[in-house]
Amino acid sequence: MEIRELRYFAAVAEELHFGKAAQRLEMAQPPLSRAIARLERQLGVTLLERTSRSVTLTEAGAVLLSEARSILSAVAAAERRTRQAAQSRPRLVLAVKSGTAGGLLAKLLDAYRAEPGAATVDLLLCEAHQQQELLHNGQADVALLHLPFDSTAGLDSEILYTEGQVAILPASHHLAGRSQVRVAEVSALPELPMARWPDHDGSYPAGPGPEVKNLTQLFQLIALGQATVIIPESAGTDLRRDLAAVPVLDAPPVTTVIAWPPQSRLRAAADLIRVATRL
Amino acid sequence: MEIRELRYFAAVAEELHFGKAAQRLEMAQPPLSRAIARLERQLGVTLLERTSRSVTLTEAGAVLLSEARSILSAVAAAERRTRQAAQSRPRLVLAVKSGTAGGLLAKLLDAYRAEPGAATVDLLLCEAHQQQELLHNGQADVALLHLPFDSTAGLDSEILYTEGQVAILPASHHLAGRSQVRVAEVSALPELPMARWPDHDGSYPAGPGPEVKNLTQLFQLIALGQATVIIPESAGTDLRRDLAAVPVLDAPPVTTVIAWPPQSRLRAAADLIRVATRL
DNA sequence: TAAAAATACTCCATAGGTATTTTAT
DNA sequence: ATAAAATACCTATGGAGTATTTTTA
Repeated sequence: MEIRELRYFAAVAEELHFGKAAQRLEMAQPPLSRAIARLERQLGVTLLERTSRSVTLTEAGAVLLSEARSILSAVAAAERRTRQAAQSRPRLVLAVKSGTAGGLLAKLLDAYRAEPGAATVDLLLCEAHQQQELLHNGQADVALLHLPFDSTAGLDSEILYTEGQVAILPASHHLAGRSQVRVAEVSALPELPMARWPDHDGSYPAGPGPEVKNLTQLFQLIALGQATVIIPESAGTDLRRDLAAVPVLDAPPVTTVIAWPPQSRLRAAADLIRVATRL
Repeated sequence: MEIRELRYFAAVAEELHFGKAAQRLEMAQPPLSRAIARLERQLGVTLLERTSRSVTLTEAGAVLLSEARSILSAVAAAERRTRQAAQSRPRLVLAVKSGTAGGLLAKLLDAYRAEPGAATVDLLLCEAHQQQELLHNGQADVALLHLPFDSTAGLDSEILYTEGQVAILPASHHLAGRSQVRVAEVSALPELPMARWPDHDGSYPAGPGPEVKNLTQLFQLIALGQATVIIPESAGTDLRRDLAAVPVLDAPPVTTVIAWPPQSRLRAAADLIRVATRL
C-alpha cells in the first residue's frame, strides 16, 4: 500500500464518483479506476460497490477511509516537521485558542524564553477544536487545551493546572453578591439566558441565549443584562466594573493541559513542555 | 513522499549503513542510495551525513525516523483493520495484561456478549507496555490500561474506574492487622523488600527485592516472608489465607481505562467501549 | 438511452539491477 | 589500502494517457 494509493482512494471515497475524484486528483479516470481495483486486489477486500449510477463505500472501505485520512495527515506532518527540524533557527508553533488565560501563557513564554537555546515561539491563534487537527497535520507543534471541552485523543499531554468555574453576572444582579452559586441557580434565570458558544463545527447549539464569538462580545451582553455564562475562573479575572464573577460550586473543574503529538521528537517542544510543567 | 521511501529511509536510519539496510530490504545498495538521495532532494533537507566510513543521522533525519516509524505502523494497522472489517464475522481483539482485574473483565465480556450483533472478542494477553504498540499497529482494537503505570499517549480512552492500592503482607506480619498504612511504612521494612516488576523494556529496576513476573509467584514469595508489594485493591481480593491486604493511604490511586486508536471506526469497538463505560 | 465505470492499447518514467568509480579513513 | 557510498548505464515493470466498450438505472 502506497501513499499515492491512499490519496486516490480517499478522493474516490469522499467524492463517491470516479470521474470527479479523477478531476480533483488532476488525472484521467481510467488509471484511477485501475489503481483502486489494484488496491482492492492487494488487500483482498472490496472497498467500493460500484454500479454505473452510484458508488458506495463498503464497511471495510469506511474503515480504510478513516485510516487513510489519518495517515495522509501524518505524512503531511512528517514533511513539515522534517523541514522544520532542518532550519538552523528552530521555530516552535504553539496553538492556543483566543480565550486562553493570558496570565499562564505570558508566564510560560517568559519562562521558556529564559531557557538556553530557546526556539522562537510562534503563537497560532485558532478556534476551539482546530487544535487537534493542527497538531496532527504538523501545522502546530504544541497546544494548550482545556479539558473537558477539548479532547486529547491521539495526543500526549501534561496537566498544567485545574481551576473552578465562575458565573459572570451583571454587578446589579441579585446573585452577584453571593459568595457561591450552583449551576442550577444560574441556568434557571429566565431573564438571563446562558450565552451560546460555537460548537466543534462552528455551528451554534440550540437554546434561548444569544450567540457569542468572544469574551468582549460576551461581557458586553452580560453587562446589558441580556445573558450570563459560566467560564473558567481565570477568564473571569479583571472584569469590567459592571460585572461580577461568582464561583459555581458544582460546575466541573477545568483543566488546562499542554498537548503534543505523541511521536514528537522536537527538542524545542520537549523544552517548552518541561518549562510548562514546572510553572 | 511514498511509503516505500519511508521504509527505505527507516532501514538506513536504523542500520546507519546503506549496504546492511539494502540487505535487510532485500535489494541492491545503489538503488537504495539513490532513493534516499531523491527523498532528500524532494524534501530539500539532508537526512544523513555520509562518509565512506560512517553514516549518521542529522537532527532532521532523527525527526523523520520517528515520524516514519509511526507512519509505517499506521499503514500496517490500516491494512489489518481494513481486512478485519471485511470479514463477515467481525472479531475484536482486546489486549489485556495478565494481571488485569478478573472481575471487571468478566463483567465486561458478559455484558458485551449480550449486545445485539456482538463480535467475537479475542483476548490478547500481553505484557505491560506492549499494549500501546499493539493498538497502534492494528494487532489489537481495544485495550484495558492502568494509569498511571501505562500511558494513553496517542490513544483515545474512557475511565472505567479508580481504586486505591493495598499492601500485600504475610498474615502474621505486625502491619497485617492495621486498617491502613502509609507507603513509607511499607517500603521501610528491611526484612520485607518491595518485589520488583519488569520495566517497560522487560528489564528489572535495581533494588533489593526479588524479581517477579506474575501474581502467583509474587504471593508465594510474600507468604514466605520474602517480600511485600503495593498493588491495586482489585488485584488483592480473594487472597490466600496466609496473606493480608492493607489499604495504603498515600499510594496514588490506580485508574483502569479502556483505550483505542483515535481514528478507530469499528462498530464493534464502539459497542464494547459503550458497554464498558456503562458498567 | 445516457452516464459512468471498466477494458484495451500504447508510451514512457522510474525503480531496480550490474559494473564501476570516487572518497575518506 | 580498503570499506563503503556514489555514479553510469541498462532493463523492465507498471503507472498514466487516449480511445473504446460494457453496464445498469
